[in-house]
Amino acid sequence: MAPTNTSRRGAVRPVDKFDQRRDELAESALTTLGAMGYARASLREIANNSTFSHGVVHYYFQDKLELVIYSVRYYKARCVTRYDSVVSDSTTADDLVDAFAAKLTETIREEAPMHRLWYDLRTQSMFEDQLRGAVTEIDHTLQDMIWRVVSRYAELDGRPVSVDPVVAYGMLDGLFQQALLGYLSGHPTALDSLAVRVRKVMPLLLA
Amino acid sequence: MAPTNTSRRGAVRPVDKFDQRRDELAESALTTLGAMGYARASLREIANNSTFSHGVVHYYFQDKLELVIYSVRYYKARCVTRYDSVVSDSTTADDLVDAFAAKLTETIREEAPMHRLWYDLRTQSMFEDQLRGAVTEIDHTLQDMIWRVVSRYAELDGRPVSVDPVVAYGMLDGLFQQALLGYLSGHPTALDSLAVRVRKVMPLLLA
DNA sequence: GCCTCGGCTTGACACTTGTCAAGAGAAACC
DNA sequence: GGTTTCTCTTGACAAGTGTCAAGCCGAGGC
Repeated sequence: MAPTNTSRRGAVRPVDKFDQRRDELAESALTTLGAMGYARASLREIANNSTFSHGVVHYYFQDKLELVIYSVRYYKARCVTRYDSVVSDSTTADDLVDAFAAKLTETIREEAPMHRLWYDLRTQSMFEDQLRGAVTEIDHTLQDMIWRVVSRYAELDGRPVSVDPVVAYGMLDGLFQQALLGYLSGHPTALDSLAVRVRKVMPLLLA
Repeated sequence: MAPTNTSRRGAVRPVDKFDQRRDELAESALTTLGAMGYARASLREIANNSTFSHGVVHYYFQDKLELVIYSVRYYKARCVTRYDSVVSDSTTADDLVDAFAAKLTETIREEAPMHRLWYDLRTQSMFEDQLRGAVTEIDHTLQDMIWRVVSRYAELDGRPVSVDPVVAYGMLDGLFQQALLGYLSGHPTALDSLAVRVRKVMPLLLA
């Protein structure tokens, strides 16, 4: 039997061997989910991309959904700090916009599968109630992340922001999604276009 | 055997009995796809929501993908004219924005399942190449639809638009998607918030 | 009446899916 | 050393999938 499930580890053992295995599985799950999408990524395929066999998933997770949610949370937790350096290192408003645009395009180039997985899950949450909680929570942390950038930008520019955090996030997320789709479709200028558009749009957010 | 497939109807019969059945099936498919999403909507379930049996799908369509693409095209073809009255009937810039915002919220209220299906397919096209062609094409017609609204808005206001069609569509689509998710999550103020936000954002698009 | 043929249903196929029970192997503990 | 506990593998299950072949049924032509 697995350690009692919701309350982690029932044993005295090295504190988080259990959590460590969960993270290991999450890593493999992310690879597979990012490659195939939520619907097509089977537990067997996920296990194939790990050092374990397919049965082990139910030892560490109650079901597929718990694994998926755990994995995405695991990933997004690392990523909400992605633009912190943009906020802390920029000394002028223009610098900040450039650094922000550069980071946006960089993360598409380097982690496109993870981003499409995120959009996949967010869209699936429109159909499956069970996903909604985790999605909403992650969406908020992303919104906060964007808001830190935008409000720092306003600070450096000396003008107040003219939109609320929701609008700022919604607009930029729309552009990001567009660029991601273009990039995955093999459109070569998608990333450069995104950078240009972000530079164009950011000033519109200030009063 | 079905009439030769890509070139429609091989018989002398009432010209488009064949196409009529395809549309009938598309209608049922849209109901099911909007309720369950692309991945979970099986052909048997789609046929159950129609007057036919599950085998008939392969009589009128080559495979599931062809049915899905046909269905979404069928739906979106009716819907790209949704805002035409906004463009033609508004006499002032403010009127136009109000009418636009009203239509946006109305279509979420009345056709939320269709919209989430669209976002589902667009996201799936990030994973499945076969979907990409149809998605790209529909996306462009939606972009044009939005552009007609925005450029008429600029005309009425007497100021030029300061962003290109892609940016205008990307931004507004981001807000729309956000509102749709909020609405489906049961957040009661999602639609009113969208209207407020659209009224706030539209002026930002003008120079 | 008989035959043909388009339209549709039925039933089956091969396969994949999430899930779980049974048990092997090793480590931990007395 | 023996026993218990943890970790993991194997193999099976029932359910569901897209697909398609075989055949039923009724209308039209002769």
